[in-house]
Amino acid sequence: MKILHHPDRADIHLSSVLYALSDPVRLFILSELRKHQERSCGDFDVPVAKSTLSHHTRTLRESGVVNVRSLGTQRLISIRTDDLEIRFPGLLTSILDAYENSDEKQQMLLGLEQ
Amino acid sequence: MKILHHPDRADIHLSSVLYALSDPVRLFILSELRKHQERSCGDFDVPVAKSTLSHHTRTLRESGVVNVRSLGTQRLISIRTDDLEIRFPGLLTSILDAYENSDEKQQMLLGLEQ
DNA sequence: TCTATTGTTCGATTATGATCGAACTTTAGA
DNA sequence: TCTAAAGTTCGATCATAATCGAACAATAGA
Repeated sequence: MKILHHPDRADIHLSSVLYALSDPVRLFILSELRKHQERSCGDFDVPVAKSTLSHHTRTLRESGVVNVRSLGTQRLISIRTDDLEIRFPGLLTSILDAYENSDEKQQMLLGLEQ
Repeated sequence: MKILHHPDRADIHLSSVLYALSDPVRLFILSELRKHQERSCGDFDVPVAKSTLSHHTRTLRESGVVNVRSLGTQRLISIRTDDLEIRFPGLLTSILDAYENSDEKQQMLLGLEQ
């Protein structure tokens, strides 16, 4: 089984986290994760190909935003809440609250245009 | 004199703001603006060409993060604090606080690598 | 009016990344 | 042992953007 690299907490960089969260699909994934704690890739109802979704989860993992663990054939994804809170207090909450109060989710589901 | 387009408050999108703030040079500019209220382009001591700096300020303006006004030959830049606070409460503060407590500024000044 | 200052725009280059389908890997279960 | 399910990787394409220097525009001041 492949080893999935996760950066140490000290190696999580603000600009990388902000970049990871600047994509509508990845913002959607994060907001789903906040609601459901842990999800597999297949649980995300996003309008992209399987390989594209895999790319996005990798981006989130390598930036230090999420943890990924294997369970059978699945990959279970969760937010690195504690690490992020210690490193960047309040950041994730303000971003996801802002996301929930915006219409970015609808925009993404309706077509990804703009 | 050229008209500088600024998006309306309602047209400021979270993903665009996060993207604008995911660059080390632009994060540095924002942190300087928080300290000094209003600055001209020339005030920023960043290791990039003049045309590149102009590009960065444009990215910040078009994403809705900053306001730019002309004064003589200068362009005075300031953060759209009120608009951002209304649209995304607490977001900018948590991002800039995180930035100040990180070493991203040093990393940027030392070479932009990584 | 001439010149220096300040910043923008343009064209080119280079790098990154979002996307897809196809092929592959791993595991669970029949 | 097969097969189906769940993801990853690969190769290709396409778009965006970071960067620079050179040329340009606008303004202030001598």
